[in-house]
Amino acid sequence: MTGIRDVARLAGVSTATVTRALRDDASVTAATKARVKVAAARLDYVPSAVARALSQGRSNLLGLFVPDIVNPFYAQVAQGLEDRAAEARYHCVIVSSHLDPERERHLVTSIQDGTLAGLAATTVGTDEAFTAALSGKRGPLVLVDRRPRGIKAPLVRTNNRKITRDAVGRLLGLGHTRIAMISGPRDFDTASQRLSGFRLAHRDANRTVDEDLVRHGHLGESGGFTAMRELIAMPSRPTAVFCFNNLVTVGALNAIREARLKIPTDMSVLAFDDMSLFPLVDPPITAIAQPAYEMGLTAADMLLRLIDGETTLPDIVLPSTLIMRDSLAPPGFT
Amino acid sequence: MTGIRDVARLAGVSTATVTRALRDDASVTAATKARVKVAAARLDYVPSAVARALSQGRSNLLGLFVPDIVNPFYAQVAQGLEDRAAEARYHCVIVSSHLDPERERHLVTSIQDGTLAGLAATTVGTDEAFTAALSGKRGPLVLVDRRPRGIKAPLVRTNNRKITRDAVGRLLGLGHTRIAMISGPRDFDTASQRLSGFRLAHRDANRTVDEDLVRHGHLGESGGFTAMRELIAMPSRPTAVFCFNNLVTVGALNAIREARLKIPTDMSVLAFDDMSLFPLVDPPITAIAQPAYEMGLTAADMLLRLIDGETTLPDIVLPSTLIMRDSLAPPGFT
DNA sequence: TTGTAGGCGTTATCAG
DNA sequence: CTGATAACGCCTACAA
Repeated sequence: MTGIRDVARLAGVSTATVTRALRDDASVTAATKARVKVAAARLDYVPSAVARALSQGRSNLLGLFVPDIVNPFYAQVAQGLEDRAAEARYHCVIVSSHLDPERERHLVTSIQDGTLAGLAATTVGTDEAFTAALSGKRGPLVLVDRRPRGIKAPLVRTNNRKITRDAVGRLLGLGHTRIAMISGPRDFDTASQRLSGFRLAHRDANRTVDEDLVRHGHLGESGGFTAMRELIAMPSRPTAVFCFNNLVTVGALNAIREARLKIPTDMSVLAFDDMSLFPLVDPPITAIAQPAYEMGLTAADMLLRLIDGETTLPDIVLPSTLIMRDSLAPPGFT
Repeated sequence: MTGIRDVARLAGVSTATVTRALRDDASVTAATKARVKVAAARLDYVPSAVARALSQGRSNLLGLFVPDIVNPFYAQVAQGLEDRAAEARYHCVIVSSHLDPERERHLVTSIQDGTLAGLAATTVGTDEAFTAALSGKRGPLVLVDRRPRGIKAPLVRTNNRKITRDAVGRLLGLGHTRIAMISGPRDFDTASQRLSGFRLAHRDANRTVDEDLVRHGHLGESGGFTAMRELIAMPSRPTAVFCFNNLVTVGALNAIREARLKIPTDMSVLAFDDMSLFPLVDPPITAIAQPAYEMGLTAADMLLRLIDGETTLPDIVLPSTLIMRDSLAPPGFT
């Protein structure tokens, strides 16, 4: 490896001058600056990021922790984070845990071992050990989408409650009286916020929520599938369903298809989270679209500011939007 | 930050012994080992990965370079790479370039500046400067999916030609005589391999391909959309279309929908790359599924071996499979 | 404006 | 089996 000393020698200056020249420090003659740069170029010199990080006590790596990078929601968050990070010349270390506690632990060490300058995280919120470690330890931390119990850190999220209230309101307005909700784990604040919106919408319409119709703790395609199956099997089954997130929706759609029910005739479907293929599904799915990419952008911004020394940042709430397609109709509509 | 010296002091040993003890080196008494570990635990000591990397001349970071992490194909590759990397206690730096040359350049420096122990890359293959830089520079490199012209490095890819030949053969067997192909850029070897399979299938069936029906250089949803639009507008339009990849397929589907054509009655659709929602599209889309996750796993394996000192690795070809759904039918079938 | 020298936290070599 | 000590490559006071 060609190092700074080689450049210094070739340019006939000291190593100190080399760093300064390469940083375009004002206190260096244009002449020497040029000489150094030529030398560096001739030698194909690239400063060691590792040595620099050690010397400065700060790396140029941002961490992003997500449950599943294959989930398009998180992929978009990642892209947003990375785009903004790249502008600031940071790289991103992405850890997609698959909910594996071992992986989460590995990550925690990383944030402590100086690899990362900061971390943006969406934790599953269930692994106490992980969150404890996270909260106890050092380094800028930003939360994305939800805040695990007991973690103090700025959060970027969306207006879960309000958008849900509006969207479910539409369903009620269509005349549905038996609306199911396939909700996530009770300890996800996103789940409780969306559930709260669900209840508020009912209250707005002077209706009461049938608690048998709200299913808790479902996650992923399989969660959505089994929950929907149960819902379909109910003696008096719901005429509409509101799904907690994108994967749950996919699972529910599969269950509906399996039961040969027609959407929206037999079952209206409202999804939280949009997907690029929803417009092509039979029928096109009405969905609440979260600004996932912007969430990533924002998380990076916050992280950068934290790294920059700002000490307290407010939570940021980004607006989701309801995208009307064809999966909502009055109950029994043909 | 609590460092190794603190631990050494507390345990009453030297820093050398601390490293050894923490590594469970055989040459350390069980007793002192225990003492050191207790001390380390008490102080919440976490070795600096940066310092270690500098000292050892090797980081624990793998790089993954992809055009677009939001594309589920690449997301799956990333997940595979990361899963395998995690087993070996490596983290992954993911760069999703969005085809931005500036970003690509940034990445190239990273691989030169010691941040990364190795790099797995799917380059767009069009930016000469980037590939040149890549090939010239140091460090283990593995190619994923395709090989840009002139880059010497082991590659993990799929059996593009054969699977395409088989799948298009089905279309021919159904009786189609005017099959279109929306292909990618001519300089993608994946495009030429799939195109070659397309031609072979025709030869197998003693048919000749109508060159007007093969559209080159299309990428992404917009590429698929415009290509499909043109195809539909042809005086004697095709009765089937084979799409180069997942995004192109989505674009094509949108164009078909826009033209109010029925699949498969008016147009059979064969997709390269499967998507999780294809089963739910109207109608469910028949697709060639690439083992994207396994490609990531394999890429990580290769990288790890390269890092481990192995010098030459053979290319690896993984098999794709055709997943029959309902988007293929005889021409004009009702 | 430029050079000297010490330090960043580990690991590894070489004695003891 | 354990301890000093010299790298690793860069940055940054401080001095000139």
